[in-house]
Amino acid sequence: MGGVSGHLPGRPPSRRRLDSPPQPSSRVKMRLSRYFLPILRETPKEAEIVSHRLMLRAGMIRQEAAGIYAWLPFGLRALAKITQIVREEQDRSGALELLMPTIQSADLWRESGRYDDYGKEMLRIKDRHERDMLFGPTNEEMITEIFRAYVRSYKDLPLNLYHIQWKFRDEVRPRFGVMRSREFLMKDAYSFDLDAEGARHSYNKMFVAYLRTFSRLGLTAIPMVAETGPIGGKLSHEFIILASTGESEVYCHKDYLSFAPPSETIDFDDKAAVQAIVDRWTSLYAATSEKHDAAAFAALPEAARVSARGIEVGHIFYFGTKYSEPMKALVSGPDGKEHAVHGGSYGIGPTRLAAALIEANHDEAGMIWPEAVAPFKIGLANLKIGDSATDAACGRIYAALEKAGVDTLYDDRDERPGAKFATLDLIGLPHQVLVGPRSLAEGKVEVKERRSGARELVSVEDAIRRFGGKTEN
RNA sequence: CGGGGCAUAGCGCAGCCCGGUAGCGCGGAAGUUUUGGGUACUUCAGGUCGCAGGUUCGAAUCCUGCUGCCCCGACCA
Repeated sequence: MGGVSGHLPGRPPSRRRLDSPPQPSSRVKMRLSRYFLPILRETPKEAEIVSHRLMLRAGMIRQEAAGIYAWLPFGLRALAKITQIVREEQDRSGALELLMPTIQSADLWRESGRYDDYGKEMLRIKDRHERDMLFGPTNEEMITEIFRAYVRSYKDLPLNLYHIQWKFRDEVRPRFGVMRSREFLMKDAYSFDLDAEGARHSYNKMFVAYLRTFSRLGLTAIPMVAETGPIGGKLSHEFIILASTGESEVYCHKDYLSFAPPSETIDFDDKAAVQAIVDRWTSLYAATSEKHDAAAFAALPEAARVSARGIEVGHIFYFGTKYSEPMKALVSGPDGKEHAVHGGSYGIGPTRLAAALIEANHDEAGMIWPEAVAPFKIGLANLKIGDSATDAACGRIYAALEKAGVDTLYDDRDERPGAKFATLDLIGLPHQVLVGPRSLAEGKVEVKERRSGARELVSVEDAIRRFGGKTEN
């Protein structure tokens, strides 16, 4: 896309995460005694589903109003890990990040006709001059406005712009914590192509990027044919992860569960290769209850039928000229005529994903973060603060991991061992290093894997090496 | 948006029916104790009883209105 002029000086294209919310701390280590992790021992009564309960208990989120949450430091770290993976895979597919505002002018929505169509889910507000404004529930109008302001030629296509921003939908009944909140973080990408064929490729690229994204997050997400809803359009898939606490009934072929995700080396410009991946991932039966075809499902071999509950974590649409026609987003084609561009939009909800990840990864004791999104990789617990041997061993491990850049949370609180075990299990860091006088008497510390519960006694040096640190001698 | 419920200390709750100026557990602070799976005990701090009216000598308690939140359903990333 070289035709658009106007580079901002001194502001190189950035993949830095600080440019859009959330803004995570860059710290890789933390002493729990200086951290803000307001653990609740009892479960707040309003929390119905496990992810909501655990997020409140672990001090990740704080409800400020119905369906509106503050993200506390530990929660924000998880959210930041999620958005970073989403961002990297969007970038890899060729999409470009920008950032649009949360507040929009009603006039924009009058152009597309959706100001009247959207209904009460849209939060309408007035500014001091009595102008009609709104808190954006989505950004098709705005991105179309930006596009049409600059892009005139098919030579600047295809183009895919995305942002990661807060949205607001005034749900009648928000529930399940951040799983279905009114304010929520959303990655939404918008593609622009000269024609339907090009748009199909843009759609396919996002399809593949989504498979990679969810796979990297440690989730098995299955694309299912979906209703297009108020966004409108013709082609649409929901990406659903299976979880026993999922909100909706889903049906799919068992083989989807063992499909390998697209490779990191996929060439997104190779139309045939990208199409082949999409074809493969849409070749078998998969549908939510709304689109379920009982007869087709029954035709599958019994052993291949998976009937489960699922959580929607992504949704992609191709909607053609739905916005470009009324909003006059036109480009000159090679034929010299003006064409309304073909568009698509592609959403992933990181805040919802945080909850979905917990739904899919927890046990009785608490959460179990997958490595890729764990707020910290290691939980280091000093079981007897003030003991010179444990203090020294923890100090060595902590310093070595810090030096190696391994995200480490060091529980240096003056608490009983039991409280530390319970806290570490609750917050679900993938690895625990437990340092107490008993094992240290034999020169060992205990390494515990949170997911399996497997424990192992190893030397301090081995513990450091195991997690990528270097020992000093 | 229909139906139901709740609002008392940071969290979970009792007290309300039958009005008399607020209590328990957890958590917090101080201390003793304990030292590998949320130890036990002692002391302390902490509440305009959601808000506004009304009834009454007196309201957390009875009445009216409002607000907030939760649950079921319909709806939805």
